[in-house]
Amino acid sequence: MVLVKLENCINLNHKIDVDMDLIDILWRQDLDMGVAREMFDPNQRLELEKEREVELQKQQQKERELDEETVKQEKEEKDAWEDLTNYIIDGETGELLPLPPAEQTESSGPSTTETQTNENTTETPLFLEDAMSLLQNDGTNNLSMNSWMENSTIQDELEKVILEKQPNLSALGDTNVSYSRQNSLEMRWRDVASLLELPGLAAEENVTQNYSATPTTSGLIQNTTFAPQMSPTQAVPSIDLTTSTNHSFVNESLTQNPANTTFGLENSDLLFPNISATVPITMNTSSDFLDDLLEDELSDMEIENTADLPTMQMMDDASSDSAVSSMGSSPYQEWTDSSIGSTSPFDTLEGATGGMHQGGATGFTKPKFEYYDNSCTYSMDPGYQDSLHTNYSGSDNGTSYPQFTPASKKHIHHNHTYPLQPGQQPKEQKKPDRDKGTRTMFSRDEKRAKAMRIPFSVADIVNSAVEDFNEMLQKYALTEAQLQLVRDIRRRGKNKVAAQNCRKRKMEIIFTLDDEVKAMQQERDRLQKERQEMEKEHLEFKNKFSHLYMEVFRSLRDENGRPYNPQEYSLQQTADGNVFLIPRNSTSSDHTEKAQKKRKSKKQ
DNA sequence: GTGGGCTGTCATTAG
DNA sequence: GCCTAATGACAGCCC
Repeated sequence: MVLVKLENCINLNHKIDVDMDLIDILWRQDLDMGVAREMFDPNQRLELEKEREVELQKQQQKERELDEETVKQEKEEKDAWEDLTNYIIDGETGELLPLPPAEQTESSGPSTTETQTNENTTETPLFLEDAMSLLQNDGTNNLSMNSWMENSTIQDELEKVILEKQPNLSALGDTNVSYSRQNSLEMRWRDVASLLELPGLAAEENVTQNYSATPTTSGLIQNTTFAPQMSPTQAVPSIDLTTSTNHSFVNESLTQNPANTTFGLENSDLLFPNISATVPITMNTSSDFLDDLLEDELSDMEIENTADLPTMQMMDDASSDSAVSSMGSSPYQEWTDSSIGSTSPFDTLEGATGGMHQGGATGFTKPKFEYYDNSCTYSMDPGYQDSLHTNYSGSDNGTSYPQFTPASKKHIHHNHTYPLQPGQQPKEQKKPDRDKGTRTMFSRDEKRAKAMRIPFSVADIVNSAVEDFNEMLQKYALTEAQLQLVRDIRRRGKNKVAAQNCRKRKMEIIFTLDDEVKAMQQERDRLQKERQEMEKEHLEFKNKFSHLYMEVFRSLRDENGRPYNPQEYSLQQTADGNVFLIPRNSTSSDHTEKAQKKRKSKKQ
């Protein structure tokens, strides 16, 4: 019995060896075996399983750490809310002012300002979670967004969050940042939402975390509308992007819901998950430019080195079926979102002009401060930045380059008008009838240049001299893709002008030939008329000659004094001018011989 | 739906 | 060898 088992075991090992030989043969022939080759080897399979087990344990450990950090951060936020009670709202400016020490002791009491507007303000501090619960319970009362937002306590809490999240902004408060009550409520929404922006967040990064303040992650942030760009200098160092629960939530939401092109406050349930049911405020921020890029342009854009620019990722995303949706996590989305308030970064442009469009159909106003995408890490030299402020303002509206210095973050109403040839009118002005409708204000190359963040205008690229063009390329550290695009733009632009000139010349040639044809036709008519006149004159001379002939013939008499019969004789003139009377039955040769005889006889 | 005009783009060639 | 102009051919858009 034992021998049989041993034999079976030996046979089994032998069979395994044979199978491994076959697998090796198949593997060498690069045949698809369905699974990795190692899976057929029991020893290697065990090792793989062990490795996976270790990785799983590491992952679980990491998740636990993240959860702990989440809880810790929530606790800190809660403490921050509690500190809110130490502030009062300035009735005139709406700014947060610290409570006097005497009042701080009874901070649980509502301020005089807030009691007028906030009925929910009680003797206890109103935490965000409390507000959530109130709003949840108040669903039957049809609490509107506006009335809710007029809850000054909540607003103040939001402001506090903003100030805590972005302490750097407080330093700019004297210039750009002013969280005053004069700011629109929508702006505050955007400010809060901007804190949740996760620039450059990778899709695979920390998506498993839970946000305790939000009951469910199904409350989706279906857009990144509230994610204005942030400059590297304005990056928020206090926010750990890799551990921020908000960010993970955003990331998760974006990952789960990529297919959204509309932006709505209902999505703001990131913070207030139950408001969306009663406040379906929708912000239509569909971008014409974006649509054009996605639907018409990006599909055929041949851009390499997608890792060079965030736009590259956008284009790759756009090339897929979920082009629009995938932008949710794309830095390009942030770029587009910076134009919130207007339907498009470019739809308010005059021709090729740019300019901040403050406030839009949604009634949103642009914050006094601007964020810049700190995920955009371009390696531009300083001259690049300088150029952005000086010469090459063809950047675009709202598409501020990430290397702007803080001083440039003020509102700069750029003149983005592309240089035109002297006397040249913008194309759209030349033929407005053709451009009305769906035709966009930007050419494809202009869109491409903006998408690739080329620091030159298309006109500069096309119309510059070779030396200037090469100098431009050398002056700015452009990526290979940008260089290729710039060269293509120049080539196409040159060829476009050449084609226009060629057609113009062709038309001129056609017109010239047409004129020549008409002139020749006129000459032909003139010659025909002249010929007719000549023929007429010839006929007249012929008649005159005939008349003279008859007169001369009638005057001739023979030897007997009788006139010659015209039927028998005719007058002929020789080359020397002599006239002879010749009988009609005689030939010309006879006449010549007779004339010669007469001459001889006369000489003799 | 179809044809013509206009325009942009590409490929090619010549200077 | 590179750049540019010129030009034929083609495609897309609009009327």
